[in-house]
Amino acid sequence: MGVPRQQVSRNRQTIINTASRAFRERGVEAAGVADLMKEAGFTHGGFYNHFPSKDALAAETVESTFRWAVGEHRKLVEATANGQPEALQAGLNAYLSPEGRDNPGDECPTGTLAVDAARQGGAVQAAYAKGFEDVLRVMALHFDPDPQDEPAAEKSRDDAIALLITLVGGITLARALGQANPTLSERVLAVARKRLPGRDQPPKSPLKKG
Amino acid sequence: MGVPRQQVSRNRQTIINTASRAFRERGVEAAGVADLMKEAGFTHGGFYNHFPSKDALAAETVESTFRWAVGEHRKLVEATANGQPEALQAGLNAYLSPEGRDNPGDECPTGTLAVDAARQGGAVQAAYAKGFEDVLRVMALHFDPDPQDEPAAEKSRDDAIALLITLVGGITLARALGQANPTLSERVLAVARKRLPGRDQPPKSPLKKG
DNA sequence: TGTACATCAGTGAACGCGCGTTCACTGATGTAC
DNA sequence: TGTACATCAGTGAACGCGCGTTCACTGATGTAC
Repeated sequence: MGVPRQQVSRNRQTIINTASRAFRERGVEAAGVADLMKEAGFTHGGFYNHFPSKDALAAETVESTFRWAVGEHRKLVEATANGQPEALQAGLNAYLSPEGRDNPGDECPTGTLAVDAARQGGAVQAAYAKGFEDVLRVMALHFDPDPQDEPAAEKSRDDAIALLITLVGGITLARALGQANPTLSERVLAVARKRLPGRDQPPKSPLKKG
Repeated sequence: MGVPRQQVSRNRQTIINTASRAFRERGVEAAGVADLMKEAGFTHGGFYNHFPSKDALAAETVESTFRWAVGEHRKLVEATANGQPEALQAGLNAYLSPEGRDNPGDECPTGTLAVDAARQGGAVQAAYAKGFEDVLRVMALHFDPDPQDEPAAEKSRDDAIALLITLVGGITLARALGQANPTLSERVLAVARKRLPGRDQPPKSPLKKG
């Protein structure tokens, strides 16, 4: 077989990880199979030993990227609840910063992959929707870690949705303006940071003013 | 020349209008020159009699689409200030509705073209940034039609930015979830509508609860 | 444990296809006299 | 006003190129005995 089983699955994961960055940076369509394989250190013919199609890779990559992101979010939410009250706020501020804006390949896919999900549809959109639900669940825990009834659960969920709307809207606009009007782009980030739902809110929300 | 001058400029505008819809619906990359010309009723060879490149068409189309959108926004803002207090709120609610979500070709380009601006860069991004500034200016008029000093002007501008963040974040996420999780998609729209900046706000903001 | 053989990840060249762009050609229009 | 001619928007075929995908081939690995 030429390549040990263990190495094969490592290589497969390398392709997914490479695609994960490339898709977030350039978009699913703009990142070609040959490019991805080259970046991952292979010739492009071998791609189809691992995946039946580019679409299948895209769907699995979206899944994989959200799995990572949800883990990161969980860490922040748990740290915030357990003695590091600034943890989540700091993470969100970093996301809504020029660094976060200019490094989409390192950041949460909720923003970057939204348009790809909308335009690609099918398995990619399904993976995005599942990932988004997972992100939502984790963020809702932050607003209410133990909702006592259905209305309370819905409220925390809506709070999480509002938070994600602001994050995605802010980062999307900041990236759209990035090169052409850097000043306005940073103003958008500043407004988004300042108006993050959860700020200036009473009891239930442990989010601190930063 | 085969075609009267007047018809030539009409044809040119037809191409731009066709591109405007197609770019908002499918994205700039996904809408090919041959497709556009066919949809506009021409063979694709003639494209280069009107535009030096697809990129030039894209930039001009972004410009043209924002010109239209800014006019629409101005109408709403003026109507709201002059005896139709629900006008803008109704417009925003329509944008953040399933109909608005499913008809990006009819809607404001601030959301649809943001990712194209970010990924295409160059002239397209420049045109987007200019259009965005114009939209911002009109929306700021709504929050404070006649700011008395610089801080007041900045405040109304930031209010407008916050409004656009919510609109773009809401519509982007709703479109990303559209087919895969319609229920969640509509929930996102509902939360965005409910939390639009300007709602539940004191004096300066004429936005009404809807 | 050693040998013979089937497997299949990776290679590198090739496939058809659609992309943005170019080009020779056309003929009604606009212009010059 | 009428005639001769240059212009150039639109046509339709073609260009090179990069895309996703296919394929014959390879050789170390995993398996069967």
